[in-house]
This record gives sequence, structure tokens and C-alpha cells, in this order.
Amino acid sequence: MKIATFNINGIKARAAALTAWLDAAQPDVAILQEIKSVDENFPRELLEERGYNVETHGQKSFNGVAILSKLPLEDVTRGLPGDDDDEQARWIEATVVGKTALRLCGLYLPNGNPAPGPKFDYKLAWMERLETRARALLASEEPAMMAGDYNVIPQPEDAARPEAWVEDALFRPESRAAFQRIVNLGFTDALRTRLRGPGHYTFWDYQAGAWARNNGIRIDHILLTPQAADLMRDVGIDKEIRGYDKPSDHVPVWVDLDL
DNA sequence: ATGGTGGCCGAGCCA
Repeated sequence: MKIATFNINGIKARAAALTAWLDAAQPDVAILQEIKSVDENFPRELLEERGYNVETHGQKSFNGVAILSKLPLEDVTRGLPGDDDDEQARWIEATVVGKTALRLCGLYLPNGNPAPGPKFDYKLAWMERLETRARALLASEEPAMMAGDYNVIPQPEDAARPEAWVEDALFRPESRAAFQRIVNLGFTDALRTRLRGPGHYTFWDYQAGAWARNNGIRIDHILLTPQAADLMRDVGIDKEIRGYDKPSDHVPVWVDLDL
């Protein structure tokens, strides 16, 4: 079962690029971020006619996450627990059942810039809530994954020019430490099991010819519980679509699990 | 680089 995460940067602007990628890559599950749409305006039919079940957690203009799945999605929940006043749509969960059940968590972690400031505080507070949810997933001792745009550059080798990011919320020590704490609970950073060293990026800014210069960063991650990591057959980045027409500034990251 | 690009939506905000 091929499961991908993809920050599409707006479903309206990305409908053509998204469907072209789905038709070519044929993921069984696609976890989307930054749909930038309310649920009522999400083009479900476009995806349902391709055989996907669609679950969204949208909001007007900003953020918004979704899960597309060729197998039925069960026990869908929306919103990251831990703050009833948080109105930003950044978290969705569902269970997909293959040979065994897999709990899917799709996330769009706050950007946090400028740092320091209230947006950075929100990012770090959100990461504390994420850690709490992550601990519960591990305690379940079942196959589960947390996939999405983490807005964290974990290590210097995850940026083409790490020196350019030292003051940025994506690379500040507090952000990196919070990410590492979560991984260290017992998760596997799926990409790093197969693709090591520098040069494996998932985002290239629209500005200053970042794609042409390969000035990228790795901020889209798939974290697996041990029970999910045991099922992993392959992992990859569909980077070529960054060079197609009207691309997102992110590209898909995927895992193939034996389930 | 107080700009550089792009998406939201129709003026700024967000990234």
C-alpha cells in the first residue's frame, strides 16, 4: 500500500497538478496539507471519480488538511487534541484497513515565523500537543503514522544552505529539539531509512530560482511507529513534479507498506 | 534586498 503526503498549497490552484500526479503515481492513500478551502468547496468529485474516498478538515483561506484513500476510511477525527480554543485546521486522523489496520495522522505544523514571537510560541505549543498525541500512538502498540508538513528542518544536511536558515523558525534549536524529542520516543523517520546524507529535499521556495538552483529543504516527513516501520518496503520523494506546470512549492513523499 | 513569488480572495495575510 502506497501512502503519500503532499502539501498542495491550495486545492483550487492545484487541482490539475494534483490529479496529474495521482493518475501517474497511483497512491492508495494521499494525505494533503494546505488545501486552503472550506469543506463545502473541496472538489470531492474530482477525486471520487478516481476511486478515492475523501475526508477533509478545512477552513477558509488558510491551512486545511485532507485524506484521500482508495480503501474506506474509518474512525475519522479532526483537530489536534489539547487546546479547545485552537481554530486552525491542521490535523486529521483516520484508520485504513488493509491486511491489518493502520492509523493515519495528517498534519500541517505551524510555520512559526517570525521567531521569536507569538507565532513561534504557537508552533512550540502545538508541538507539545503533538508529542502528547505521539506518545498515545506509541502506547497503542499498533501500526500508525504521522505524515505531513512538519515545517521543521531536522538537521543541517536537510537544507542545501543551512546557514541561510539559522534564524528561521523552521531551523531554530527549539523547533529541531521538539521534533527530535518526538522522533526519539520511538518513531522512524521513514525517508532516512533508505535515503541518507544531503540532497533529499521536499520544498523549494517559489522565489529566487530556488528550484533551478536546487536550493531546497526537507520539511515534509513521515514518522512511523515501530509496528508500522516493520511493514515498510520502500520510500521516496516525487521531486520531478516540482518542475511541472503550476507546481506546489512542496513535492510528495511516500512510503510503501506491506498491508 | 522595505524585494524576491505565489495563493487566498478581492486588502492584506500567510508562507
